[in-house]
Amino acid sequence: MAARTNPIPSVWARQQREPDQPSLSRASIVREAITMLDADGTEALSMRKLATRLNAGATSLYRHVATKDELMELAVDEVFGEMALPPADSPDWRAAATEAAEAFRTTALRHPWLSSVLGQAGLAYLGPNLASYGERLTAFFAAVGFPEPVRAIDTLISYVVGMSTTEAAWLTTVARSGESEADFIARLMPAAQQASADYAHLADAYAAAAALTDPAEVRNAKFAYGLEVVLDGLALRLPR
Amino acid sequence: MAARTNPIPSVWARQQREPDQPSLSRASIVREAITMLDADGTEALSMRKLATRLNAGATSLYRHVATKDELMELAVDEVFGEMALPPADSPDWRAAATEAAEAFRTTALRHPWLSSVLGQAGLAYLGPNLASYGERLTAFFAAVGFPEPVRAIDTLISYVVGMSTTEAAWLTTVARSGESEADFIARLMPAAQQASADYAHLADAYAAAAALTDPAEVRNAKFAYGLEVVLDGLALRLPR
DNA sequence: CCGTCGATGCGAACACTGTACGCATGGCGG
DNA sequence: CCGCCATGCGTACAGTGTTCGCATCGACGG
Repeated sequence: MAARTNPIPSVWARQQREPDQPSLSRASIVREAITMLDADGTEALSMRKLATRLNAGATSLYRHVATKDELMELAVDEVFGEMALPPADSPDWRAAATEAAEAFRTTALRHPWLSSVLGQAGLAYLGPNLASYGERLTAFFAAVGFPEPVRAIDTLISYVVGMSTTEAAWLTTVARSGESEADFIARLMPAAQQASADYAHLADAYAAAAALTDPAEVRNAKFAYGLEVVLDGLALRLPR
Repeated sequence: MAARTNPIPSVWARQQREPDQPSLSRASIVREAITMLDADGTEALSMRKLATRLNAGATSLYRHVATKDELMELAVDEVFGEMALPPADSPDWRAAATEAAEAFRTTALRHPWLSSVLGQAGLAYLGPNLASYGERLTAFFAAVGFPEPVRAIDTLISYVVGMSTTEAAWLTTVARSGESEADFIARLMPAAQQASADYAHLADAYAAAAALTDPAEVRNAKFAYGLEVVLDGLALRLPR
């Protein structure tokens, strides 16, 4: 197709309406912000860097987004759109609830900045995805037969948020070190054992942890254990 | 005592070794940082403002603290020193655990920045207070008879952290509005109800929430409910 | 008593941040 | 064809964390 390499100014050379990005839009901004956040964390996202990624001037973003905080809220809501939820009429409610909890966890770990943003902004202003998420979750717990579905949800979500938050923070620290999780643990071990030298139970716990091999598996098991605990407690609230 | 108001340069005027602050020290820096954080939140704390509060130059702080992140870690550990824990030989383990959970919650709400910092930094490097806290907690759960005390702790703490995080974030948003919690809710209600217009269960939930009067009491009850759930689940893991 | 040394404080500077303002531009409705 | 309005953006400002090199000062050894 290309016969010449020299750019000859002509009507043909001037590409007609083929912008590098389909211009700027709130959706594209949020999308790119999320990929940047996923890659390098909260503090690596600046309006200027985001803008250059979008082939735009720094302040152009403010035509579509009022403020950086608002952008964060939009990103959070966007991520809530990713979280799968079981249908309200699932036959096995425990399996379904487990699925929902695990889906939350995996998205929270895929976007490790989520937890810290939640801790700062909270969920006061609910965007469309968050609203839909809450609705479906409530419908599910109500259908299961919980007399106080909202209470049950708050309990379960609190557990999942708490566990995912610490886990995400941990994984972030690991990622910043540039090492693999196992290597990082190995390097951390001496310090931890020395710090817990005077504490019998802690030392035991660290010794036991040192024996384990696959850290990811350990985290999975920890999450599963707590989840079972919470579900057991909830099951007692089911009528009959 | 004061006979003259004019400052006459003399040996007597020159106060001998009476510094406005007992010079600068890591402890005093951390302490002042915490009060600033408590008062105005994470983003209101800057090294310069902190320094002026201590009658010091901005960069003097770096003689005692390597970096702002390290300062944050120190602040977190300091706060963990505030959290009360029941003795390991408490007769009623549920009452004791409830006490511990509530102590955590109240400190987390007294320092609303704690949760968001935990979400960013995690608890990788454990300071002395955190280590002691972990030790005593483990000792307690082991004494109660849990076969896997660390697992039990992780579950309970995850729930408490999750609930406190959302609660702290909410209270922060309320505080930023300058209104009372009840007023803020009242002003938020129309938006929330409109946002949940298409969602039957959510609308119900908001309607029910609107009927309640004392928001703090509602939060207390919510926390207590989930805590009972978790403790019920844990009780099933106790032998016999 | 003097000299030196280490610890401590700090002013200036750098690279960045979020954001307000005002001007250019260009496509569209009248 | 005119005018308008939405969109983009260059500049600027106040502030941030942190580095560097210099000043100061108390303690201590000779």
